[in-house]
Amino acid sequence: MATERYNAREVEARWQETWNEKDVFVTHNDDPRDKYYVLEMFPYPSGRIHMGHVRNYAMGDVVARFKRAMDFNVLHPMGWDAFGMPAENAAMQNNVHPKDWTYQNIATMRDQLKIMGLSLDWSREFATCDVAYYTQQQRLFLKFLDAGLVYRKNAKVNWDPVDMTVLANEQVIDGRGWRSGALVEQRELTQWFFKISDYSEDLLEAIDTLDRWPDKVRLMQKNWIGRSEGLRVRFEFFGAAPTGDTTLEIFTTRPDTLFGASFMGLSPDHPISIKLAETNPELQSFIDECRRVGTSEEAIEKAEKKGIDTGLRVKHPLDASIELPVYVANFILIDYGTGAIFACPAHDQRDLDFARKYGLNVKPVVLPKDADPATFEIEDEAFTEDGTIFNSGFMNGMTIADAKQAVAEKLERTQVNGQAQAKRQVNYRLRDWGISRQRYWGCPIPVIHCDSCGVVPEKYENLPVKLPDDINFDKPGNPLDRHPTWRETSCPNCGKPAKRESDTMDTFVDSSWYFARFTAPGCDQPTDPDAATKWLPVDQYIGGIEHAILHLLYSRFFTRAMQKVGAVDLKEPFKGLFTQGMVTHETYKSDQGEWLSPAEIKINETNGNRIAVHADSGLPVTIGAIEKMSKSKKNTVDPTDIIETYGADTARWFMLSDSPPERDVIWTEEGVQGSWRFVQRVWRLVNDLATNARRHEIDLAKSNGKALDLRRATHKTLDGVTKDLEALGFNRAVAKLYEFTNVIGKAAQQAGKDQQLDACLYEAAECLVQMFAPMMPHLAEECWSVLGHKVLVSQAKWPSVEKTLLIDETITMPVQINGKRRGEISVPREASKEDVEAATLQEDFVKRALDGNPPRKVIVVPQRIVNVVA
RNA sequence: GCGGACGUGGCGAAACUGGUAGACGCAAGGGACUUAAAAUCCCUCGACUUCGGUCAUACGGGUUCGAGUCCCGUCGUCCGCACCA
Repeated sequence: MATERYNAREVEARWQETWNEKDVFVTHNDDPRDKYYVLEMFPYPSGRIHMGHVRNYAMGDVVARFKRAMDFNVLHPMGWDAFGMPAENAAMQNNVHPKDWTYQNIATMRDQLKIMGLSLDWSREFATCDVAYYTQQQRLFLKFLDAGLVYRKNAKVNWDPVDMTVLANEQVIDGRGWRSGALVEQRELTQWFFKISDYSEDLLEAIDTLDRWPDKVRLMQKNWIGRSEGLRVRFEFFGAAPTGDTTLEIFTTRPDTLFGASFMGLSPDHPISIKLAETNPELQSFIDECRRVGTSEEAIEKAEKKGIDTGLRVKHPLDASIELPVYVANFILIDYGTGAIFACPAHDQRDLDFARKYGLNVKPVVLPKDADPATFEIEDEAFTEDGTIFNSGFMNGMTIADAKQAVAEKLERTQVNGQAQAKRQVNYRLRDWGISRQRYWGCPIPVIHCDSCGVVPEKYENLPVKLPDDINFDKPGNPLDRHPTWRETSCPNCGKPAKRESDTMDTFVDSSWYFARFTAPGCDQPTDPDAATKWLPVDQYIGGIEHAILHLLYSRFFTRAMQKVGAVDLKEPFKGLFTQGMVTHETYKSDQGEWLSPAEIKINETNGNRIAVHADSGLPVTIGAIEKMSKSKKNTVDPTDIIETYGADTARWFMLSDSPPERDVIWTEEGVQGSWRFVQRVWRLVNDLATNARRHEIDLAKSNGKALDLRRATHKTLDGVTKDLEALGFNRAVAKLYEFTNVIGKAAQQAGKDQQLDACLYEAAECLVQMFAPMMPHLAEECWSVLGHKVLVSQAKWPSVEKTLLIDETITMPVQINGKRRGEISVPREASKEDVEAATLQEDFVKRALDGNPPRKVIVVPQRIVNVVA
């Protein structure tokens, strides 16, 4: 009875239609069952979905379908992170409106997602560029403003003087604008900020409550917030600085190394640096040079350490006879501490590099354990580890921690100009969140600039502040800024003519609350507090590791801010977090050095050597490294092509196989084909059993022999797969299902001969189908129907494990002699340690190893292992 | 530069809290079926070996009856760094 080949395209379309017709995945807020909210990070509508999306959404869909089978009321929505720069770039390059470009991309990508067969509630879909969405975001902004969580201050941006536009850090390449190639300058602009720093301590402390987050993400967030306890110390100038200051205030976390101070460092943006530069052209040009490095911390810290002596001198706070020079240095960040430091080159690498360059003093004050104080010297590497303080007067012999205490106490009591010389301070690396963007395609900031009243929030009843459609990108700069009429409005306060703010919000704002919006997507307020309370927090959030810090931290802040204004009633938005790895692929280069796509090449394998040639020309091709799929390296595979050839189930199955989900996965053609073969094999097997095994009204519990063995395998697999899916161990679940399919395949050779075995085969087949249903839902529906079910497998309850079948009466224990495996014994499961030991010593291979001597020791780990020490 | 992770056969990997290293899949080789091919099915598959074993989880040490797993150090690869999303 030849079963027809499984036709994925036809079958998948048919079941998708059925799900759609029956509204199988539409979720109701009034469903009384326990809720489960699973969410994958929503995509940016870049044009087409890529394999990374397939992997991300396949994982989320497995969770959604699995939890649904566990009888939860599952919320599994989808939307679009639709504002952002690529739409404006497309507008400039292809003369297409950002709005049209975005909505067209959404339409394409929605279709692509739909053919993946994801169990999404599409009725809740929205895009962040929908007026309805950003209206509510503007409302939230105003509420935050009322609550004191928003303010304005000056901040630096990268400025392209040729394109007359603000550049993102990624648009600055080696200090030049990506399009114009012009040297980038820094400009100060007045910008809007969210006061995330109000929550520094809370955001840090609450990390410990996020026990279903990966440890590495929690650690990264802790380091990002960067709490440090230190000392603010005021150093007295000899004379005064040109700003009139008589002291220079610095922040340090290493006051214990104060006796190792060699010089003072000012940020190029420090007020004293700027004042001095007015009369010092050399310093001015140095500051200008620093500003061309860009605003990213990476660029600043990677640059060679450089500086200029200001000529100013300060007194050492612990020894007035020591005079320290004050430098302006390029590695000091204005945003951290006070923008000024004291440098101890012996115990800080940056300070050491600087001191070596300018021939400054290097005096070690922390002595490593076992080092000789008479000969210990610093060479090219600063000593930053633990040790004992020396060369430091009253602190000599102390530990670092004690010295920090001692110096803080002393300086707190010392007076300089009537103030304490130092005070203890907790400092955070976390800075307030600047949200102003000088761009068109974003959520307009709903404020108005009035000549009389200043900056005035727009009235709630006047929302939304809509983006105008009649704009163009034929000139550089922000189209909102130069729109003929859009900025003109009247002051909500005094009614006089006034101008709208033309900055729009950072797109991270859009993605900081979308998860709350999904709980009541049509609400005429940002959230429906009842719905939000019912659904939040998100039980399982899944997305890329690249969002480990910013997006997740901003969302955590936003949730607190929303709680403050009454929009939600919780602090932490994501109870469970999973960060999946990337999809990678080999890269190929022609002999001309051009990147080639996998579709353009052919691979021949001879004697294990893989040789690539150009598919058309036959010219040689170099096989390069395996890298993250990216358009620039052309090593991408289009999910639509794969799905057309093999079907969505095969693509999903392959994305979940092999690699652990948190690790990168390599896309290979052979791997997909392996998945495809499995789909066909399951299809044949299920059809075979549906025809030959038949269901029988028989008590399965009376099974014995082969039938019992099969039942044991069924329930052990069910138990294992259930646990694996619970823990998101998709690759382990897949391996178990392969193994189980092999077991059923063997047992199926006896189908039709024995009713008891047939009944167990039927049970096995049904369990198999249900277990892979979350991963390959279309194939599962088709198989489920072939097995005679009228209800959808998507709506069936997860089968329950018979615990008694998980326990074997006899177990095999490996026997080690001196820690090396030498054989094994079979013992009853409940055998005592003594019985196991006795049985072990009876074995010939043990007797031979002992050579007539008694064992020195026998270690029995029940149900695990026996180790005989000879 | 700072911060974070990862490293096991030809390849992707498995191994629950320290207890049989390599399950499962891919690739490869051999065989069956076929006029042939595809598909399918069966077998082999870490290295060395005097066939007793020996060596193997990036490398070098350590703890332990026992280490892929714990500790110290080294090397390599990848990710994030606040205006990409």
